Amino acid sequence: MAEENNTKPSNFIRDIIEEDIKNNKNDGRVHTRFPPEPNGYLHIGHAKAICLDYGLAEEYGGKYNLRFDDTNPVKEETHYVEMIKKDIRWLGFDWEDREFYASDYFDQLYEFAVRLIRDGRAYVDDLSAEEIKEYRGTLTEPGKNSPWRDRTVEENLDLFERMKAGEFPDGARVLRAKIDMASGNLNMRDPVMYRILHAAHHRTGDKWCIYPMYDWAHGQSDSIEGITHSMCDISFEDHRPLYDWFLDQLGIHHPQQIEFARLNLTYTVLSKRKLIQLVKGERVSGWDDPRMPTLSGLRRRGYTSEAVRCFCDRIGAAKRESIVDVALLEHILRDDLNKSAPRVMAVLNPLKVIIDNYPEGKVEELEAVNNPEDPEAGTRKIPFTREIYIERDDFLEDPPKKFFRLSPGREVRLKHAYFIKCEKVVKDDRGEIVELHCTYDPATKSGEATDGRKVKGTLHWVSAAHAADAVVRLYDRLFIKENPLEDEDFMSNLNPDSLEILTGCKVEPSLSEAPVGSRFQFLRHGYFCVDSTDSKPGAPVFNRTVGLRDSWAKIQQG
RNA sequence: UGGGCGAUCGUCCAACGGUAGGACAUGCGGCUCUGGACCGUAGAAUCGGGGUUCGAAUCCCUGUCGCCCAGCCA
Repeated sequence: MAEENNTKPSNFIRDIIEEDIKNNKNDGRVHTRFPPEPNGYLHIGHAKAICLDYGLAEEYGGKYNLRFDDTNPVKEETHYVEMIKKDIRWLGFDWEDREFYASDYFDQLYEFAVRLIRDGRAYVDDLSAEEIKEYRGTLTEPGKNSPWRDRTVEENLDLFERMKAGEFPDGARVLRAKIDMASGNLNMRDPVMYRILHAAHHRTGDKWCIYPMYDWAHGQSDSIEGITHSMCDISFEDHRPLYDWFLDQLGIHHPQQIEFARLNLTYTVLSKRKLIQLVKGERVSGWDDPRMPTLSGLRRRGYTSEAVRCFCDRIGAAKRESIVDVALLEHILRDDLNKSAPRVMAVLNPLKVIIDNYPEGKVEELEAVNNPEDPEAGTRKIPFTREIYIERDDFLEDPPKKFFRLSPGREVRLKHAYFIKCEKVVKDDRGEIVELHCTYDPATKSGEATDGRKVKGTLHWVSAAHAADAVVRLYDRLFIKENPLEDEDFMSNLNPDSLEILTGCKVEPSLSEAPVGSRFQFLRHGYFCVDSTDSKPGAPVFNRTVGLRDSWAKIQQG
């Protein structure tokens, strides 16, 4: 698609991989993984991670795995794994048969833990959660050793076994790594490896009542799968010493963890915790609300996966925190849609126009180009009659300077049809314009005047008798501030006008049966797609994906 | 006197001791049967201070600013 010259910018991760290949590290293999927790939907920030994980593997002829990080049964659901898989497939990635779950490794992880206990590197702690917190110390003061830290290997083995057997209630004991309670890195102050959780797991059912913590599960899972480069976001940077420690203690294959900055986008929030608040608080219609930055939301909004991927390539990868201008995403989207979306005419806010000198009852089938950017797209016929609808905004009784559209006495072109001139304005009792009377020039058929005279404006229109009714939903940014998080209560920055629903819109007749998900450019408006859940044949619902660039709007503002 | 990370146009990313470059955004012009697309053009940056070097965004020292970490979440 759009990708200008398909030379992706270099980045520090690519540098590391190339260096590793050069040094024949891991026998020159590149094997990555994307490790989502099935506790929510994927958003465009995840797309960045996926494109990095999977894109880099593809680029260097390697493999990539999908691994669900399902170590916390109380938050995770099968529904989320299905949706996550759907979204990744939509992006166009195929993990083949390498679909794994951290829970696949629970037995192995348990074995590893026993090994660490035997080596005197892990112990069962009876301290309560609150006590562990107290013993941990603070950011500036060292922690204290737990009184249970020096239990014998035998006692630890026995207790750990009984933890697994379900002898103790939730929270009674944990297994901790024995590292250094005085470390400046809090992650190294004897981190918890296992906690007791008598909860059913979406895959392992009731088999386990102890569950591994992220730090304990993640690196070992990477190792088991033979991962070479394990990318994650920078918040895990100070977990890397622990990641390395576990692997070194065990003496098993040691992948390299590499951290990059997560994506931030202007006028939106990208954190599962915040997004779930929007969903649960019913500020949006669901995870796939077209205003959501989730992949399912973007898809329903009409985004193409190509545009999302191209965006991820274009923003690059670095370690510094940043906020990408959503205008870049929209630019890439338009660029893609401009080449592929068929043009059609849709009148969102109709104003009736009667062409007085056009024969009553006559119907002309005019030829219209489907996509000027794509000759292959061909042409179609559209009906023209005496009564048509134009956009209310395209008429002004008292036009300002630079207004090129219709006004009394002025002539404009009807796209693909004739020049018309406004002769009379009809108003109701309240002074509201109800209809316009115009005349047309038969010598301007298909939009060109034989005498060479020019018009400044070209309007879109639909034949009143033939038009189909449609509902059109105009979406705008979800938040009013570039950075909605700059205020304590980000919800207060929600854009009250993020959705405007228009009914009684008039569209070309063929659009009435347009298939769900199909995308169009509504001439002079923007790109729209048929909504996947609310649209019905004969009663179409269109979502505005993104508007056209609007220089007229800029002139008006300035 | 806890630990870690980061700082380049308004924004995002490059430049790996050798002319600071691209994209988005913005301004101006052109073209146009979409006030779209397209074409052209302009302005716009190396956090501060020292040092090394023929030469520093890059190496060294120092300062400043920003972010992350005290879940039995990931």
